Amino acid sequence: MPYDPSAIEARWQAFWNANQTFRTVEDRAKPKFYVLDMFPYPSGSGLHVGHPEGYTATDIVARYKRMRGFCVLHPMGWDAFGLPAENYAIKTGTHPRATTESNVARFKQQLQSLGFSYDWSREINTTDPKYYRWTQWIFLKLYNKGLAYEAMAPINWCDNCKTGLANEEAVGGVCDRCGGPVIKKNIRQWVLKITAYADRLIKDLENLDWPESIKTMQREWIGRSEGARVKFKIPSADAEFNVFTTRPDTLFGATYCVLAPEHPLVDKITIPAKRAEVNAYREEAKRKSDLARTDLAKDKSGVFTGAFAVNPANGKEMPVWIADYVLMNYGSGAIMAVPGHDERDHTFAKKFGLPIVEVVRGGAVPVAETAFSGDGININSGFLDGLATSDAKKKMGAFLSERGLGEPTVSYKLRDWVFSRQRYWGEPIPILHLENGSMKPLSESELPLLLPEVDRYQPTGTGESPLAAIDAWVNTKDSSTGRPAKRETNTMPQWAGSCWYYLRFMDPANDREPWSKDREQYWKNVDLYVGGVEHAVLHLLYARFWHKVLYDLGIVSTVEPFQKLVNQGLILGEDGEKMSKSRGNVVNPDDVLKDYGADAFRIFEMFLGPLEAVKPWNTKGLEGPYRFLQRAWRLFHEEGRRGEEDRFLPVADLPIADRELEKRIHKTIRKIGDDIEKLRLNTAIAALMELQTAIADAPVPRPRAALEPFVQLLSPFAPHICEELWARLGYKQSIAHAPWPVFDPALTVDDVVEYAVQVNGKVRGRIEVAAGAADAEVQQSALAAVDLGGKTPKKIIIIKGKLVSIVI
RNA sequence: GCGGGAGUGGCGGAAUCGGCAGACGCAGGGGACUUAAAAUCCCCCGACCUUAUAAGUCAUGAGGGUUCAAUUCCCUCCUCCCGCACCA
Repeated sequence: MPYDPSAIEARWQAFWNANQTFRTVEDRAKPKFYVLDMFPYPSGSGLHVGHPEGYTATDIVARYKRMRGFCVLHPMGWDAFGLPAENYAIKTGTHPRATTESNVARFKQQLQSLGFSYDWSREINTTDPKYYRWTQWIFLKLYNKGLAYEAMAPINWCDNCKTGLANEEAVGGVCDRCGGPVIKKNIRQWVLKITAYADRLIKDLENLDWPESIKTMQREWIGRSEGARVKFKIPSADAEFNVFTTRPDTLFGATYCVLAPEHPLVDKITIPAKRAEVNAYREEAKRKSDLARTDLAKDKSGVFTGAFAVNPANGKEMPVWIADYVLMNYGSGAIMAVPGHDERDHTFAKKFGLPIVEVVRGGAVPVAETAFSGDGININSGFLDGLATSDAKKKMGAFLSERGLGEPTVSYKLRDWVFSRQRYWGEPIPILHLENGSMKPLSESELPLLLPEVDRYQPTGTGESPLAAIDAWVNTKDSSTGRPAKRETNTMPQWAGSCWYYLRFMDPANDREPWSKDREQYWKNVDLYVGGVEHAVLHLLYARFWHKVLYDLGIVSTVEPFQKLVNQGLILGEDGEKMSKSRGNVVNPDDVLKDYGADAFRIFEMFLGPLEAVKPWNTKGLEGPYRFLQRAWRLFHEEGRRGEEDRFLPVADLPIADRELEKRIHKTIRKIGDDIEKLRLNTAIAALMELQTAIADAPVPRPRAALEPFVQLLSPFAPHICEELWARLGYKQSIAHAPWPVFDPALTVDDVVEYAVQVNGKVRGRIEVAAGAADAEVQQSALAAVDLGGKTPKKIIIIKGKLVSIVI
């Protein structure tokens, strides 16, 4: 019976379970290491081969750090609120809780079959009232700090999902969940004031060990831009409006203004003769989704309102237009148009015959032809003439401030976070609406506010959730006054639970507080966080925001939640396309495990290529890791005859006789450690394969001093087979807590070094030289090794331990 | 359009600080073992040249440059992937 992964893996998984091998007990004497996966939404289709990629990488790190003497926190849980289970409930009537439970069971079974060393005693589920009690508790903290407010404004609405969405969920005018179009809808909603943290969310990125691309995405999403607010008056209508501009220095070149079609002032300023045209345009703009509005980007449209504003710099009259290229939800929904120095304004001005004035000199082409948006020297600008752009900006800022016409200001692309959903399967928002129209938060002692049972899960589409239909739940009493009150019927978005789950893992069973201060101060923040890039401006931004609020409240001691972030690359199907049901190229890990076992699967996924890279799956490729594990097994076993058990080979308890083998072991110990620290798991596996080959060359009985470190080094990657071998080597304790082998630096250097000898850049010979040889000696044997055709070398370059380059 | 990343054998990839390109694996070819096959073990496996060997020449998307030496640094261009995209 050769290497039999199914029997070995089942045995050790049961052992780990029975012995609670991976239960984390805080040990203050040890340094801590918190390594976390982005916890999954337990979908009905179970795990696909992409999930275990990141999980395997973190598991290898967790096992390695444990062996290096760290107290490791490596937990797993379920981000289980969300639409799929609810949509399934609408179709079938199955309670989302039931769907969630069975999906979680399946996910958990699959994860356990891969041998991950999670501390399952810390498992959490965001839909558990014991968990969401504290999600609601944090919401109350936000509310009481003035960071959660109710608003009535047009927001992104997905008509498929029948719910409002956050800006982050509606990128490109498309619903993040279902891919359907997003329209604007005016509904009552809860909003979190993430914009109050915009500057800190940008600034604190500096000290994070995150991929630069993710930092850039967050910076761009927050979209900070410095500029000025400028007040424009419309004397005929006795009205005024503000614009935001990053180029106050070009105010003298502003020749018209544009309001967003939704701008509240439009009705008031539009002259009667233009009213019909303006209204028609506004209707048209309203009907367009954001998607359509950006799709039509090539051709600018707009309508003149008939009103004129006064340029505060030069007193000139400027026509006021409306156009859908100006967005209501950025800046103040109005712009001053400087066609000479802004491409969009230039296109618009050309189309509608509006004047173009040059106020910044520096463009290569006249501004009548092409806008010049770079920096230069002001002209035609009164008191700004002759100033460079940056000075002109400052001077105009001062001019506006002095006269009360505006001031320097900062604008952000980031919007406040629309936090309510008109759906059932989410955390109820713990707020009461009183008869007098005011609101009152529940007290902490009234939490959790349980999600009630409903008869129908169908979303109403009216801006109320299915909860609104449950009269007995909605109509309640204010517990302190006994007066009638109505409950808030919106629920929280799926992102709520994941905003703080990494904190709950520190102290998951605490029923007095979300986590104890003591535990939080030990674990601090996540040392290594691995997950998909798709959360760049969603979860990762929201969680950072909540963490900073918690920091300000003094209940966490760190400024940032995730110190180091790594994004694993997508695993594509064998056809090189993204895995999807419709393409039929999805690989189910269960099938792979059946044929090759979890250890081979883990090694294969890591061996595919660099963790961060996008790479195609290839089931045939599993043969390599599988054969490697069989060879590893045969280092220890002689194959039994038909039907017989393999015989465990004798082990020599003597020093390693072969100095080369001994050096190979020490070099590999160093390399595997380095590689794991840097998450270069593919090259670590290659090194283990080489070590296996080297040990196989040693005659039986093979030295224990070679076999043991091999098993130890392999164990984070292939834990089951290594537990088995470790036990057969005579150990009673799990290898998971065995110490990591130590290398002797002296044994990582070669005694004899081979040098390549180059003549004019081409390798013409090879020499072997003792390790510490002096340059003169190296040079001498190099010259003796090649034929220079009687010429004298012009120059000789010696690269220690590598090569000698002779120039003739 | 803007920003970021990448391009290396038939394939996945390696080369960590400018120093011998192709580690490790898959696929393929040959051999050993076997009645035979599977499994296993050993050898070969970028292209060209050469009867074959030895040797040599070329080769890391293309072209140029710096250098004794370039997959690695610089310039120009091509292709692919990812992100953003009227943000005033």
